[in-house]
Amino acid sequence: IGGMENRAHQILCHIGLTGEEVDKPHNNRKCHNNCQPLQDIGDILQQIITDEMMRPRKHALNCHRMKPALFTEGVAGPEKGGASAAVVAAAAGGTPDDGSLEHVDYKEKLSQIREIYHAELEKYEQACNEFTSHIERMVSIIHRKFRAIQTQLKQSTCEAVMILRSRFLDARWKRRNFSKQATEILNECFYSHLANPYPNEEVKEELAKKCSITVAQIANWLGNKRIRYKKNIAKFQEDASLYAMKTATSVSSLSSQANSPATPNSGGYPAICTPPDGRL
DNA sequence: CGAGATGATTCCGG
DNA sequence: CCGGAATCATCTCG
Repeated sequence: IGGMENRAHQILCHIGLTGEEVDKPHNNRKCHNNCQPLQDIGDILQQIITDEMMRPRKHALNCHRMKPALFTEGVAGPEKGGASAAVVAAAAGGTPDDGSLEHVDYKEKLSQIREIYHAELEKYEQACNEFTSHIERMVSIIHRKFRAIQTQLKQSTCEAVMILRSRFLDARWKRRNFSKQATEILNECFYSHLANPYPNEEVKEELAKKCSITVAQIANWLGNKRIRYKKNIAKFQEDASLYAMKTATSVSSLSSQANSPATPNSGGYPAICTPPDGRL
């Protein structure tokens, strides 16, 4: 990656994106050492063209009508013959058929320039490829990182929601005592059937409706009541007598009211008054 | 605040 | 699956 970054830096140096001043040659020297091969191309080319006679003609060459053609195909074109050679020859100030192409020194320098051009072009292309692939890799790394962060975020959010939900769904965490009325009904029911405090499903449903709680809660209450009563009968003796009396009065009032044939066993326990397994 | 009361859950045996 | 027993977590009351 380090080498890659250097290469990338090199490119950026050359195209002036590093923030450093790269316009002037002497400023280029301040650039990273790796920039040298690219910066010095002008110097190299200048060294090749040492002929003092060429210097005064540089301006004329730059303004030459054939320069665009030379720029597009002259340098990169084939070594010999064809239109390109003719263009180069024209640009050099000669005519296509005046025999100047035979000049050995010219041909040598031209091929030198072309070699350098191609070498530099290749370097640029390679550096460009390395740079873009480096960027692509960086982007994919960033994408991966972001995906990982997203996944982690999702997971932690899900966990938080699950915890919240379980806490709210678990009745233990928001336990409320039943209303006085509900407790009253349940106690009456329990103590009036102390001999067999095991109501069937139908009765449980009715109790649940009366107490505005669920059948499961009725079952919980009865289960808790049975075990706690059994554990300390003495403690509940007062309640037992109290509710027994209440029930007796209500039953007596009921029986004195009318001997209605409807639901003779309503609200009570099954006729069989023995515990399910005889354990009580 | 702490002890006891209370509703819910869990584990286990039948 | 139901109920007993133990236990948990919260509520209530002094």
